[in-house]
Amino acid sequence: MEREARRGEAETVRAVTRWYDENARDLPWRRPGATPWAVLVSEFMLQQTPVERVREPWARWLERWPTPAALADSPSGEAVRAWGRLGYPRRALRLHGAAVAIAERFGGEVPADLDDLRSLPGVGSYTAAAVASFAFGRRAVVLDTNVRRVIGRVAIGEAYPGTSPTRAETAVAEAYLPDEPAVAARWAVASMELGAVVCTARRPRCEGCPVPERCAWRRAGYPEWSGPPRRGQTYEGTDRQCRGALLAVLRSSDSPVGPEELEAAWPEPVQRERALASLVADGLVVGPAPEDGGDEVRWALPGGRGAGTSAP
DNA sequence: AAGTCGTGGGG
DNA sequence: TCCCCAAGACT
Repeated sequence: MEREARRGEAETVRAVTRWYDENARDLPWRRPGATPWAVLVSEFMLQQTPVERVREPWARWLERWPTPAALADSPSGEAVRAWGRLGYPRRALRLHGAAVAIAERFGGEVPADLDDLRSLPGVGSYTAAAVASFAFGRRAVVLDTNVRRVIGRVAIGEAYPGTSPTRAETAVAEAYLPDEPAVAARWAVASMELGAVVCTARRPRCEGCPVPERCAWRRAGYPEWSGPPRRGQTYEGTDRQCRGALLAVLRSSDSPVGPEELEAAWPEPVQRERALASLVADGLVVGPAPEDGGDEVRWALPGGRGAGTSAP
């Protein structure tokens, strides 16, 4: 029974990887010349952000900071500025922090070991597995939202909701993972690609699927998600929107910004002050600067290397 | 462990 | 228009 199941999974792996050979998108971080650092940067940027929005910032980022050491030598605020409008700017801070850690603890080389990767700020179980697999060809369970959806549909017959992966889910994913590292790495990209372009969340293109006959979800007649309703994320008027508006002002200014400009970006005072305080707490914003001379209150992106801690 | 954290495009 | 959601991590 075990052998039977694993054989079926191996067949799925073969079919999906063959499909990938013919249908893979040409993404720059997948090209042979891409360094582990380039892959790591792409993974940070791709967290919750669509591929098409990442291409250009990724290229500019690596032009400017071709190595972890290069980024580590720049102020963290420059990373926040270069992050632009990718969203979730704390990722920029964490990527900078990861670069510092790589420079200090790993001799400037992106580590290949899962636990070492996970020790870096902003690197969770998905990103660690992705870098180990994509950059180093290691055998790792790469379980992102795409792969979860593919496995959920094919093996379980129902797509999972958007919470974090369960232990049971990881066990199913492990059953698919081929023994050979190179094959496992191939399966990781291929299954992710399938979820990204064919087995999509909305309007899946089942006509283009390499394994329709193996899909439990299709056999069951494409049932809707029967569990609890997904939590909708409102955005208008939230602190997140306010933070985004304030940070956009600071990003576009080369010099510290005074209260008038922040008021213009977000008139409501209570929420503005709360959001500003949270940005400072996160290390995304610093100020007022004491050495700035007068008692004028001004704010800026962080100038030092540390996240939140300014140099003396 | 549910909430928080940006931004923009497509159905 | 509105709603969904896109290679998650952290607390």
